[in-house]
Amino acid sequence: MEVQIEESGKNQTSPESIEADKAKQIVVLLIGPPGSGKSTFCDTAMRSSHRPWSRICQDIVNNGKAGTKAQCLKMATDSLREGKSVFIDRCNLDREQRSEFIKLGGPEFEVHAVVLELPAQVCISRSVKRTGHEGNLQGGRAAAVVNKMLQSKELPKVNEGFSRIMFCYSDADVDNAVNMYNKLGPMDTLPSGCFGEKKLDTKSQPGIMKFFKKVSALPASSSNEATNTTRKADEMTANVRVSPVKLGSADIVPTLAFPSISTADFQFDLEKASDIIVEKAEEFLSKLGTARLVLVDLSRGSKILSLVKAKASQKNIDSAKFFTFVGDITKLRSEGGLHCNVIANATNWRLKPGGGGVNAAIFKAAGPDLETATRVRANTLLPGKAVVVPLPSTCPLHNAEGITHVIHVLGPNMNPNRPDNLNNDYTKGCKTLREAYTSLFEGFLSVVQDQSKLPKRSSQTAVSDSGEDIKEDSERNKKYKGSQDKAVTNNLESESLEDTRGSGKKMSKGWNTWALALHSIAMHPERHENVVLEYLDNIVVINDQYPKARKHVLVLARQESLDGLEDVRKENLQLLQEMHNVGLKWVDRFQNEDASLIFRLGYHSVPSMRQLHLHVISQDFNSDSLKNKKHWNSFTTSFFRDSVDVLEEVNSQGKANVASEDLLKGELRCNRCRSAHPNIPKLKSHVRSCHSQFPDHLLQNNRLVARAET
DNA sequence: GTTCTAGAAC
DNA sequence: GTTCTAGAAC
Repeated sequence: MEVQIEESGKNQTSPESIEADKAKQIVVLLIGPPGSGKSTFCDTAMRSSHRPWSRICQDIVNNGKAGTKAQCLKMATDSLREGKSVFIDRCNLDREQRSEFIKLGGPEFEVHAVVLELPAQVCISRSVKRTGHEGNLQGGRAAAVVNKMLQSKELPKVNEGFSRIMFCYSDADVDNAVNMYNKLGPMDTLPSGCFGEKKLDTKSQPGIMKFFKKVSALPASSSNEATNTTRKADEMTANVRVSPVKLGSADIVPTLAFPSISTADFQFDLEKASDIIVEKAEEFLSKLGTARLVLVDLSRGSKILSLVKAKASQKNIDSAKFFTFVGDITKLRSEGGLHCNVIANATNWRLKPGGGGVNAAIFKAAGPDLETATRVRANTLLPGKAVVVPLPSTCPLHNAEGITHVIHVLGPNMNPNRPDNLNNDYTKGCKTLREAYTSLFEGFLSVVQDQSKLPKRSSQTAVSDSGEDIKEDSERNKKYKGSQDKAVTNNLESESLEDTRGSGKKMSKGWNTWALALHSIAMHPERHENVVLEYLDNIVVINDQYPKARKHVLVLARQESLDGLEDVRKENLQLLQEMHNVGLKWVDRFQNEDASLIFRLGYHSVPSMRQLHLHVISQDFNSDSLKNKKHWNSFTTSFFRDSVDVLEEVNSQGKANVASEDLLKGELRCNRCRSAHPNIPKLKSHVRSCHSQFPDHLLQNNRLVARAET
């Protein structure tokens, strides 16, 4: 990046603290015809903002007179160098007009677009009416100009290099967007992605909701069903006014960039490959939370990109979460402005550099570090398999591009001149390619989950080696001191931590570090965007990190000192009811996808993790994470307290009954027919095929939630 | 020899 | 909560 931030001469600060203090600057391209309100947007957003801004307006860039694009670029560069974020106030209606400004982005600067898509009539009439407009576009001529410009308009896409795009279709949307930028402090960032776009796409975009609090101001329970775009815009408006976005500057949307596997040198059929890519991407998006998948190809005219793009849009896949991108996979951030924390490498069976194509490029860009780190994990790879390799912080790809992991993946080979040629056997080929994408996406999922598990450090912590870093963190956590969560939250938390060690009714239970994760998510859902499905004022919904059934989510209470069922009292009744309702809403959502799923909602009598959480779990128990007797018995014996019963008990007797932990050690019985089984594998194999009716007790009182048969 | 569990460590 | 692994069970 050619632009450097100059510090004044008497600079005593260490490199670490420069890094920590430095705000991520933003280049915001306003996109809209004359009269769409770009200048007003900038003025309002900049008014008493805590972030230094510069407005670059082509109408006045030349000493108060209209200037050129080049002058705008120069002024933008200068402002960025001075540490300011910039608004590019010019029409920027087509891709070409925008491209040079997008190139300003890079490791230090991210580029956003705000699209002012107001009705043409509104823009024209504003242009016509106004007097004294800086560009002197007024009077009747304006109508013709605006119309002409709108004809050649091209809406921006993330793959042009924007990290964030926001579409505004109404004054309310504009107010929203203005407000967001106005409230943005020097150290804050806005979530990446595409927001508010009106398209054929009718899928909901749950990712949006969780960035905003105060959802209770909305007709909450139905919010994600049948989401139409007007609705989406309304939600954002309602929310942002109440509470501005505030995210740590370190947050980025976890993103996997991957090349098309097997379609280059391995000569796999493009049609078949594109079907598989889209199928697998769709399958994994639901598991990935807000994380994104990006198919990358070097060439603009790439056939595989256009096939995938067309098929994804046909299937209405959320284009903010899965999209295609033209660029060099080793330079996505520095050259393309797209920050991906994980990249996939279509490798060879030896996991060695060379062979040309993506594999050679990635090994070359990463330097010897990648080979060393790879050797630790594996020496060879079978077709269909993947291996996740963390990149050391010394690696150039980590430094310059922000890539923390490379996932090597080996696809099937259809090229007779390469090893393991499948001889055109596409039955086998497709199977292996599917397997390859599954392994790849699963690898990515594990990275995302791991990263969300690690507590984020406060910005003062300066450690060069990432390995040491983690060690230090866990040491610190062991001693219950210095974790960021505590530093930021109120005293309640540190008090209760102390309390766990002393005497008294609550203090009998000392929580291990691992048991605090839910509490941390409940108190700071915005720090855990990867796992959070939804959050409201007093409730957070997350995917269970180790689901014990096909669908398994947790509804967390966002209240201090409600650690588990034992703490629940009558004053919590309303909260319990809300948790139950939110749980039912998710059941409904899951049953919309698969009507055969049957759910139970309930609490563990004695939870392993701190923070009251309601399990919403499908009764198939079909999951690799269900591994032992405790897992099974905690959901299928009376240790599991149905939410409906808890509600009733709290209401009538002021607290809930809890069962003994001894139940967890009992024999393994089928949850349907109650037959006993000697071990977990045999039990699981029985459960897979048992279709008996559920026990009578569960059929009563809505303990089981099933779709009525039609 | 392999499968599976239980308990320690994290 | 999970992971790891020794040793029991088969």
